[in-house]
Amino acid sequence: MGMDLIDRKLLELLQSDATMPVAELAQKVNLSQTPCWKRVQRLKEAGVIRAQVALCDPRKLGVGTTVFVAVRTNQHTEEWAQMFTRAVQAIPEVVEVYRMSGETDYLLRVVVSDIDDYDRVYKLLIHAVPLYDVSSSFAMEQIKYSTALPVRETAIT
Amino acid sequence: MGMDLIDRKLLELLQSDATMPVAELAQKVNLSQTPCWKRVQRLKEAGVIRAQVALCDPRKLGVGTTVFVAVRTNQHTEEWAQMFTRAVQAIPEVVEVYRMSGETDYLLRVVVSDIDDYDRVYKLLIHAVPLYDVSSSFAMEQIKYSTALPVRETAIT
DNA sequence: AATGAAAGGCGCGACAC
DNA sequence: GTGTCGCGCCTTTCATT
Repeated sequence: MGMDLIDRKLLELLQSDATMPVAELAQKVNLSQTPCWKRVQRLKEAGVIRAQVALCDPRKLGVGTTVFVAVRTNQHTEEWAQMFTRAVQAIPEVVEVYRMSGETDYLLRVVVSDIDDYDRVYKLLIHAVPLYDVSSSFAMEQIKYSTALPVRETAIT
Repeated sequence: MGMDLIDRKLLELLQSDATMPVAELAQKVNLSQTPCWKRVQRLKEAGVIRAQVALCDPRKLGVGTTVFVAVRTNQHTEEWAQMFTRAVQAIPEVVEVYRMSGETDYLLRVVVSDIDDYDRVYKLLIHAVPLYDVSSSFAMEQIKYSTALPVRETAIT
């Protein structure tokens, strides 16, 4: 089954504000409440909408500094990968982790309060799992941060 | 004003699931509904809780591939910075942008469906603003992605 | 002064049409 | 897909310590 213009519009709206009442949502997509609500339910059941969460201000929580950590390993085994995955999952300051192509094996985004705080997380990480090489780059400013994914025609339900 | 253990617990809970009714929330922090609700309101008004949004599945929206783009500029002016900021803000595929220290000036996270799709976004970007150097790294796998920030004692309201 | 308990407004979630 | 109804949650007020 595909996803039409109305579903895409609904996703755009809910990705920017999930507190919006169904009545308002329905009005914005030129629909009545019930079919609008049914569409939203369908999108949730299909797993297109995964969750509904509160977003916090990093600075107000004392984690206004982002550090990107490029990690290289010399143990390309399944065991090491699992150990690494568990380690980063267990550290809440590590908010994003990607397995990369090219030079660096893994790229981490870490949120901390300052450089000293980063050193704490760094030590946590290297004690939890052996790393061949670690390169840290500090972000001076967050220009854009969006949890809203682009919704195009190619999407599938 | 500070933030106590209960507020921190509330933030943890709401960052993982904002659909949770206040009654359940109150129970989990050993409080009654009203004081619990008032605390949540305070956190919203203080801007600690910035928004409440729906999170979507990238693959189901056809943007399962993440590309990190390292950008260098040779025009270190305010005008260029503003132009660049406006450009990345206007492209929905660019979901995160950081001004970096070190070699690369800016780091972008871009979500696309595949390599051809990335080329489209790449062209959009270089046509919108002059870039001295662009280096793209593809992510093979998303190991971790969390919008939940760590909540520690150092937090301030 | 901040919490706990109770009452009203209102949006969510199922029915027929 | 549209309109209607009932249930349950959010929100407010009052009494309490």
